[in-house]
Amino acid sequence: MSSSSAAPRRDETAETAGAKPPMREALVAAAFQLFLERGYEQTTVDDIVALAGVGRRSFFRYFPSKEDVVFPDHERCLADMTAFLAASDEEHEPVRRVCDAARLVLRMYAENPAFSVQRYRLTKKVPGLRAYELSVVWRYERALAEYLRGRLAVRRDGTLQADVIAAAVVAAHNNALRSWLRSDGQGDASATVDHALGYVQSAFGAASPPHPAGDEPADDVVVVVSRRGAPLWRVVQEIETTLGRD
Amino acid sequence: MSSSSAAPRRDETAETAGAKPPMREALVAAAFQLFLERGYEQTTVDDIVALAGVGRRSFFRYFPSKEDVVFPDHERCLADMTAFLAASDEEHEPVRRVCDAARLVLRMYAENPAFSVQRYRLTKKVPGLRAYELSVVWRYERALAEYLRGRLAVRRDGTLQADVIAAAVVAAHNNALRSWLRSDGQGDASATVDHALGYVQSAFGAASPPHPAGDEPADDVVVVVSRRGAPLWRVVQEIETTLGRD
DNA sequence: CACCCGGATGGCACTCAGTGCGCTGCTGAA
DNA sequence: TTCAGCAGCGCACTGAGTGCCATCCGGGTG
Repeated sequence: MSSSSAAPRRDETAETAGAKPPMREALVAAAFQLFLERGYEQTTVDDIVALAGVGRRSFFRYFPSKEDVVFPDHERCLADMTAFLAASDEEHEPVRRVCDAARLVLRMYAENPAFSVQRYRLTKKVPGLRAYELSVVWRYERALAEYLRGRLAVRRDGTLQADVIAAAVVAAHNNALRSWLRSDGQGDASATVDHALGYVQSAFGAASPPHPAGDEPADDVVVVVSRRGAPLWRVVQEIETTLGRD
Repeated sequence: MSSSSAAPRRDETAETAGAKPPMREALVAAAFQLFLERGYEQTTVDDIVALAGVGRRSFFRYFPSKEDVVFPDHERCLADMTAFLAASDEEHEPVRRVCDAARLVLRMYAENPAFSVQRYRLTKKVPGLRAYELSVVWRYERALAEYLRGRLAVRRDGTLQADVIAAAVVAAHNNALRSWLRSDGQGDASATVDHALGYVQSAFGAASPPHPAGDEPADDVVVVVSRRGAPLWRVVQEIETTLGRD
C-alpha cells in the first residue's frame, strides 16, 4: 500500500519540463514510507535520502524544506488557480468564480484519495506540518482575495468584502474537504464541497448557473418586501426564490 | 524609540505569577532592538542573549522558539478569549459574541500601538514570521469555531456554519486591524473593526448593531426591474444601493 | 551558624535543518 | 575530440532547538 499511492499523479503533457525526473517521485515515496513507519519528526532528511539512494544535497534541490515534500503538488495547483482566475472576464459572477477556483483544489485532492488521506492523517498529528499547511492555504486565500479585490473594487468596502468572502470560501472548502478526508475518501467529495460552497454563496449573494437555457423570458418585475433590519442574505434568498433560480 | 515601546504593557494584577521576571521583558526589548536594526533573519539568538546579558539557554526557557519572542502576549490573549467564550450563556447571540471575542484581540494590539506597528512591519517583511502569525491566528479562529459549534450544533450544517462564520470574523477583524496598522496606529481602531464586523454580522444574520437609534423606519418596499439575462449579482448590487447598505 | 532544598540560571555538547561551494561525470553541440 | 552546461554528490559550515549537569541564590530548619 505504500508504493503505488505515495507519489501523486503526473500524467499531464509536461507543462514546464519535458521529462519528469524520477528523483522527485522517489524522494516523495521514500519520505512518506518513513513518515508512516516512524513518524515525521522521527525521520531525518538523511534517512530519506538514504532510502531513496540519493545524495542529501539533492533533496534540498527538489524541496526547499523538509515540509515541502509532504505537499509536492500544491505549487502547481496554486499556479493553476492563479491562471484560472486570471482567465476570468466580466461575465463571470465573482463569488461563483472563486468557488469554482476552490474546486480546483478539491480536484487535486480527489485525484489521489489514498495519498491525500495519508497526508491528512500526517498533518493532523504533526504541529509543524499543520503550520506549514496553513501557509499553503493562506496563499490560496490570498489569490482568491486578490481576484475579488479587482472585481469588487467598485463597491464600498470592496477590499473588506474580498477578504471576508475569500476566507469564507476557503473555510467552507476546507470544512468539506476535511470531512471527506476523515471518511477515508469514501463519499462524494464534489457533492460535499458543492453543498458547503452553496452555503457561502447564499450568504454573500451569488447565484446559480447561467440559465439552463430554454425559454428566455421578457423583462421581469421583482417586488421584494424587506424590513430594513433583516439580514441581506435573506433578501437575496427571497430574490432567488422569486426568480426561480438556484 | 526603542526602549520604551518594545515591551508590552503588563500592569494587570498578576493573574498567574506574582512577580513578572524582568528577564522576559529584557529579552523582548533586546530582540526587537536588533530586529529593527539589522533584520530578523540577520539576528541570531546568540546576538539577542548577548545584548540582554543572559545565557542562551534562558532564552529558550522563556520562548520556545525564536519566533515566539515577536508575539510575546498572544498566549495570554488566547487564554482571555477562551475564558470569555466559556463565560458565555444562552442569552448571548452567537455571532455577536464571537465578534466581541475578536475585539479582545484588537484591544491587545491597541494597548501598545507603537509595538504593534513595529511588529506588523516585521511580520510583513519576513516570511517565517508571517507563517508563524498564521498559526497564531489559526488558534484564535479555532477557539471561535469551537464555541460556534457548540451554539450552532442544533442547526443543519452547524459545524460548517461555525467554521465559515469564524473564518469570516477573523478575516474582517484582520482586514480592519491591518488597515489600522498600516496607518501607523493613527485612526480609530475600534471604529474600523466595528464596521468590518458589522459587515459580517449583516451577512450571517446577527441583526447587526441594535440600529443606530434615531428613526426606526417602517417596512420598505423595494422594487427592482431586472432583465432575466442580467447576472444576479448585479441585481443584488442594485438592491444594496437601494437599501443604502454596503 | 551550618545545612539543605528548590527554583532559576548558565554552560556545554549534541542533533538536525538548511546553505554555499567546489568537484565529478554525463551528454549534447560545435 | 573538445568544450559547455547541467545534474548530482560531498563536505564543511551556520544556526535553531534540546538534554544534561553544574552553579547560584534565597529561605527555612536543626
